[in-house]
Amino acid sequence: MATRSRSERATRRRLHPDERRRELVAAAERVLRRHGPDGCRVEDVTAAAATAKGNFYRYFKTWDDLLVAVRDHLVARYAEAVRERLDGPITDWWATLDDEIDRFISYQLDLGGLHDAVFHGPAERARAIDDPQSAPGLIGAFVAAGVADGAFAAVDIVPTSYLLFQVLHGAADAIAFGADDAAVRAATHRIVRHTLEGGPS
Amino acid sequence: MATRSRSERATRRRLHPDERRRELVAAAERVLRRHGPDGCRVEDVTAAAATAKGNFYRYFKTWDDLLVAVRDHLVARYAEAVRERLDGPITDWWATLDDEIDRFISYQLDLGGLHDAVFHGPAERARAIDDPQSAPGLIGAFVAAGVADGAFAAVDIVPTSYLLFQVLHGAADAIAFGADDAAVRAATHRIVRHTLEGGPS
Amino acid sequence: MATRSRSERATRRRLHPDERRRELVAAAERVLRRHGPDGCRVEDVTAAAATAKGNFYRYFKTWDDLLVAVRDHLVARYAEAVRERLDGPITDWWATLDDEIDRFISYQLDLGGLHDAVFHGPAERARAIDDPQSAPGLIGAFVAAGVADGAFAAVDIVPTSYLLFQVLHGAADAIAFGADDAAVRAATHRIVRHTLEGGPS
Amino acid sequence: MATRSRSERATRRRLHPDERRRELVAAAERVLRRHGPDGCRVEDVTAAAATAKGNFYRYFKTWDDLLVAVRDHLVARYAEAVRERLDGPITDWWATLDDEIDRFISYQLDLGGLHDAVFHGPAERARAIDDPQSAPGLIGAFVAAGVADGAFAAVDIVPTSYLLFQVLHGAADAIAFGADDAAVRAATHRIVRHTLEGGPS
DNA sequence: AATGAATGAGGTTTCATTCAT
DNA sequence: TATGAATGAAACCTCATTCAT
Repeated sequence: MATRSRSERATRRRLHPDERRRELVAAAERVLRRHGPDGCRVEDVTAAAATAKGNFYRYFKTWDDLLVAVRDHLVARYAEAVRERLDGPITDWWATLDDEIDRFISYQLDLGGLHDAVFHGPAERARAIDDPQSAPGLIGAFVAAGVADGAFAAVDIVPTSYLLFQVLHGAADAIAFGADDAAVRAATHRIVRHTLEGGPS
Repeated sequence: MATRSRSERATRRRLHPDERRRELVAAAERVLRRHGPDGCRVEDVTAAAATAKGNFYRYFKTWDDLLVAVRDHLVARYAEAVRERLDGPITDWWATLDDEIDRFISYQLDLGGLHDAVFHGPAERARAIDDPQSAPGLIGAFVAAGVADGAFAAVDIVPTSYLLFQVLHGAADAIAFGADDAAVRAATHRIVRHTLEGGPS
Repeated sequence: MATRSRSERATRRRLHPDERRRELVAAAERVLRRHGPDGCRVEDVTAAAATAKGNFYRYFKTWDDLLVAVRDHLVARYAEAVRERLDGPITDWWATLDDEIDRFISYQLDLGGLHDAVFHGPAERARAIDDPQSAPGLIGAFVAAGVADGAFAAVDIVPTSYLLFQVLHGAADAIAFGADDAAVRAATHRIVRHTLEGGPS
Repeated sequence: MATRSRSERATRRRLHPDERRRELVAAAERVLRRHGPDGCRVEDVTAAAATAKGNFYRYFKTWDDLLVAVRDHLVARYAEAVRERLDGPITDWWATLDDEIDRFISYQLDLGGLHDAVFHGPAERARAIDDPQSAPGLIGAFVAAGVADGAFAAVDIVPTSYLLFQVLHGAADAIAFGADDAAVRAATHRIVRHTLEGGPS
């Protein structure tokens, strides 16, 4: 029974908890993007993260928790990108709005299987409607800024943002499902613009 | 060891396949409404329909097939009610629109666990975007009539209806999730009205 | 509602996979011997092995795989016993032959339900005709040695051994089925001896 | 609801029980030959016999009963053919023996999936070892005649025939499984001839 | 006698989750 | 802290057999 030399195979990688958790989330993103929620089990994620199955539960209470973490990570990253794009003062709110709508639709389409995993399913229901870290929250921040700047009508931010997110999300769904890309985008633009334009409710 | 009551398991009920199928769908509606999609298995449905487990598979290839059937039934019934309400000529399109929006939101809220079962999950993805038998199709018919009557703006019916359904559906979700009922409804009304009003895209 | 005794379900026994697999095979032997292939389900085996049903499929892809494993184990054990008996040089091939024939028939009769399970049914067809690990292979080795020693006629080893196995197997079947033990054994001896004696085909 | 005219579709064929039974057996033969025992369910047989599933149990107590009936039919038909071939007095018993051996092996090989269905599986065990209607019984009759004619050695007919059937059956199995046809046949001939030749047991 | 819907046990499988090591 | 074997609750689905019509 050969004893394993101490240096052989630095397996059993001892990582800082935060780091390990981050690796699991990243692994889940990879697997979910490629295979979707149904082709992705706990074991697939731990395998992709090169750790043991049981280790998963050290970092996530349940599978759904992972999904929430993945979604948070995704949204945070996207929020970061938005922040960078909209760094300076916005001169043309309507052009910016149209641009961001198209970007967000395209972004969702690029998510592949991740889209179903985090925007349908249990992760979807795990957030308060007014959570600023969520996708609706992100939209809400943009809308609020536009309203404050006098560019958009004075809508009720929280519910309106939530519903506009449903529109953007539905748009990606429809396109992914086979609907005509340009037509869906046009309808989406119309809905969002008309909502933020115009007179009082 | 519980003794089986004499009346339990009376006789084998031989039904016409259509009738049996209807009973299974009805039973599923009952169970799903009460318990939601989780906590509801094939056996729960067959038990509620007072038939044997194996019988399920004579009528539905998979669980998802049942969900689709339940949704179709629900939508058909709702469509029937709408048809009756809107039987005569519509004089005030905007009032009717507001009324139907509120009704539809309330209807979804009343669905209980059924809502999750048929509007989230697999049943949701089993329909073409332009299926007239679907909820978006129902909305589409109303919008198309309003457009034809010159009351609504000439929107692109199919994608717009699909997206407006997302709004109505999201509204029910938000309220069910705890958001303020009146605020969500107000925001919903604003989005739908502004979309159907106004100038060109 | 039987209360569960405190000692029942002691602890989770974590075994080396090889060991667990061995236990499952051993449990299957016990259950099959007593109850035969019908009246023995996956669950019976896992219960007898004091493990969980789902664990079965970590070790055997299908039920038939288990049967093959059981048969292999049985044959290997029997082969071991033969090897020990026939360790030294054989002086009287014919007496040894007669002896081994009787032993093999008796052995099969002792198998009880195991006999049906591994020599009829699917396990039977999972082996190449010239597999040395099989019962015919065992017979073949003996016959080949006798031929090499000049004691037996120069028969075609592989097919002849396979067919003689059918005879020995059939003999056990017949006796188990109620035929006269001595008569069947006598007929068996005659067939095998005459086959290995005598001139060219 | 159109009432069905009296002459429309002479379905619900009312057959004499014997006739119906015969049709079921014939249908089973067809289906089993093509698809083997695993691709053949009660429903497949009744469908092939153009009758209702439930009707099956009017004629056969269980599925295994059908298998036995199929086997009996097969053997009876084969026995008939043998009787015709061996109608007159036999002059060369050894040549006839060889001929019949080859025919029987070929016959079994031609059975396709029927072979497994009736010679493996439950039908196999449903016969007394000395049943004259069985394949061993058929062999027994031939051997007995040869013995009576002084051509074959005075073997113990019943067990010997049973065991020789195992040899012939095993030969077909081996060939079907991929063994060399000529070699297996040669070995079979040797075993049978040597058994029936020669001196006392 | 004929029909085919109904029954229900049970084989097969999957996996989130737990826990001994 | 890491590991992966073990657990067990479902889920799926099939089919021989029964029986109301």
